[in-house]
Amino acid sequence: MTLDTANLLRKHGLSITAQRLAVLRALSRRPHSSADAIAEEVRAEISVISRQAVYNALGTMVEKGLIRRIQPTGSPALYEDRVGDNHHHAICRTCGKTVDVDCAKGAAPCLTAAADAGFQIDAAEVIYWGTCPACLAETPGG
Amino acid sequence: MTLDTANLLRKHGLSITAQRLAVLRALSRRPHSSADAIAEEVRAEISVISRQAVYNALGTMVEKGLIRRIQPTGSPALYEDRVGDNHHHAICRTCGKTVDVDCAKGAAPCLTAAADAGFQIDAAEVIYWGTCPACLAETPGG
DNA sequence: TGCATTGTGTGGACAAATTCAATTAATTAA
DNA sequence: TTAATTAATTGAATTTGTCCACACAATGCA
Repeated sequence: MTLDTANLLRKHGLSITAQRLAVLRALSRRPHSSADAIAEEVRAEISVISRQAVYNALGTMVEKGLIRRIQPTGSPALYEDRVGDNHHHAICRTCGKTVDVDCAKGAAPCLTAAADAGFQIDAAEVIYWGTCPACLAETPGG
Repeated sequence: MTLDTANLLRKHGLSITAQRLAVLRALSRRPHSSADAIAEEVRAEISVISRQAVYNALGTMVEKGLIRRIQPTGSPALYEDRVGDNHHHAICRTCGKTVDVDCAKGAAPCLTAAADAGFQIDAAEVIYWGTCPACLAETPGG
């Protein structure tokens, strides 16, 4: 597995560092994590990493397309290592839990309308807001 | 027009203040503005407003449904006064220009998939990322 | 219109998230 | 192994947004 992540970095022309590998592994263990959460997760594995190194690694890897960043309203940015498929996210307003939502259609919806505005669209970002099953269960009458 | 905005506030049980009126007007002149941009726009009209008053007014009005907040990745929150219709946004990666995109369908897409995860969805937020016509024109081969 | 109540604005401090800059350390290529 | 490149560390600055306490303005009622 370590080889996989290392190769992943190499394939994108990034040099291989303990920090980047650890960030990738942390992300794979806990997708939808904030930079801060990743820093903690990484520290559990390799003891120390600077905050800057985390932002650095995340930023570079987002740029190279290894990982993806999502930014829900009122929350720090979240990162995930699942890329390349057109999936979206559902976030619970109560507990903040974030889950992947597969998009049934390959093509994004309403794309025609966007095209009408003359935009050349390369990605559609969809966030569904609601209440997760667990929080629904705790809400009387929910 | 001042009457309109005043009535809008009154209708939602908010008291009418110069700051709120100015924020509403600023928003109507420049939709998709950040809190900071709105503060500047307001200052051009009524000279002074505190940052807090801007956030206050925006927060209250979002809560009451008079305006809407959108939070694109890597940008401060943007506000707009167009509410009640299920429209989305396209943002230019190059210049940051944000335009409204009407949604052809009343129901949000992929909702079934989200429902499968057991979530009770109350809103879908869609952002299309791409290149606007102006930036397309400036990009050779674009 | 005048007064009391309630709500809002102001200004400054504060906090979180992220970025910048300079130095040091690690990685890569020769 | 060594030089050159690239990344990590440290610490401070910036950006974005919030909290607090006091002054002020808006609203409702007489």
